[in-house]
Amino acid sequence: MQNSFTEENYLKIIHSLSGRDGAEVSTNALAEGTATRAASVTDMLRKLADKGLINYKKYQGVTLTELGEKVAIKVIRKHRLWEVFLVEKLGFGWDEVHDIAEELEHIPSEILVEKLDTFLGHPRFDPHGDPIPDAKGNLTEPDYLVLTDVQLGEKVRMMGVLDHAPSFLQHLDRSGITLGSLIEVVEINEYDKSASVQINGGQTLFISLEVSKNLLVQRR
Amino acid sequence: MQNSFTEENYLKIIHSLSGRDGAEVSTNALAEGTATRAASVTDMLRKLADKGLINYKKYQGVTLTELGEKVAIKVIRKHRLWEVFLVEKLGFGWDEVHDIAEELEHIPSEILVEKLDTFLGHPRFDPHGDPIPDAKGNLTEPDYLVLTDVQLGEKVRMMGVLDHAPSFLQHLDRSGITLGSLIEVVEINEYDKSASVQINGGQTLFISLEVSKNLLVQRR
DNA sequence: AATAAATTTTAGACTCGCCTAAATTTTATT
DNA sequence: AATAAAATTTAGGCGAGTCTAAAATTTATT
Ligand SMILES: [Mn+2]
Ligand SMILES: [Mn+2]
Ligand SMILES: [Mn+2]
Ligand SMILES: [Mn+2]
Repeated sequence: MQNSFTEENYLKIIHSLSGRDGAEVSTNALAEGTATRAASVTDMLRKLADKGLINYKKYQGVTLTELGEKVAIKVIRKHRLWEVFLVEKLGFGWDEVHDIAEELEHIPSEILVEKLDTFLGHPRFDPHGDPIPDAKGNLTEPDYLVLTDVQLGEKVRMMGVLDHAPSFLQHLDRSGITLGSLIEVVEINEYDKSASVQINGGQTLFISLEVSKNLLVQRR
Repeated sequence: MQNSFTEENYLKIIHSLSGRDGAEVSTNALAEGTATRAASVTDMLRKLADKGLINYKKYQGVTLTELGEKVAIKVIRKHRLWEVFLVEKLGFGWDEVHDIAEELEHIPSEILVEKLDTFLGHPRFDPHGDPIPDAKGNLTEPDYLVLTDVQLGEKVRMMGVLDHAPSFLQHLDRSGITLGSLIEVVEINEYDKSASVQINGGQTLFISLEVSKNLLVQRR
């Protein structure tokens, strides 16, 4: 039995909202994430539960079953591989690929995914720094920290983003911050938690808390 | 207003059944082509007519409007470009790509198509020899002939296939006939119209009428 | 603990694409 | 021209996925 686009999208969102600890996801959170009404979410949850893809008890929120997790990770793998394709091969910007990948991720065909993966050289990360699950379904989230957790004077490397919105990514582009950039925190303003950072040992840049909260970085 | 997968598939099939002369297509032919019932076709025809994509008068059959033709050709362009991608870049066989392209052809995004086209080097023909419409929507069908129309002793070049079924394409693979092969008709059996042909000046091959009817070739 | 607020589910309805069975229209045959 | 056959449309219905409004349940506040 095949899963529909809609079902796959639900599974992906449950996975993402559930976090690494597999916490329960609320109906309202899903309504928000799928841009539908809570009543529609409830309908879909009953269906996903019937298919054995989620654990669902009324009013209790949901978690993915083993099967649901497997399906979700497959979709995520496809999404991120297609994003790599779009950026690396077709020359799209990292701010342009999300919506297109949102469609491509639902193309069935295991062979297609594996051939694409090979064609791309088995990339480990997508253009936003997100890890790509391997063919067996293993997904290991590297434990990056958010830039707000970095102390004054520390040097870190930019590894990913939490916000994938084009506007945010374009803002980073204009600021000259890309994946791999070296970031040194040279000043933190106590009042609004804004900061000054030096990028790649060169230009110094002013960064708002909003931006800091969405930058994933790695120490050393 | 966007067109659904289903609507796009109908337009594509109408285009194909309508032929180069834009002849009327019957409800039953469409039921056959879409693997649905005639009643369902009628429903869809009313919708496509309301959207201005087809000319439809009850009991009279349908033709594409200018707009419908434009949309159909866009889908065909995408289908064929994706097929080129699958064969040229991912290493699929020409017998494996149709169903996947049938899905990929519905991914929206004009930019995607154009970037894909550029990436592929603006191919003129797909892996089955079918012409790829250009970005402006011009589609020129080369006038090939079917192998059954070739006289004894003539040498022709294999340019395409009418049947796209994997089983037929695999049969050609086993026979050593590919796009561009030189075919010389060395014998025609009057009784069943089967033929013997010489491929690329080498191996001589026995070919049934069924095969001949599905091979597109070009003189000289 | 009682009440208010927030969350979630149920009830009933809608569109889309499809179905079967019956009615209508066109085309072919006598 | 009448009748039979084939093609097409209409009528009525179904599942998927969505909606609004109302009811039920859980959580927060008094
Ligand atoms: Mn999606
Ligand atoms: Mn991404
Ligand atoms: Mn299709
Ligand atoms: Mn083709």
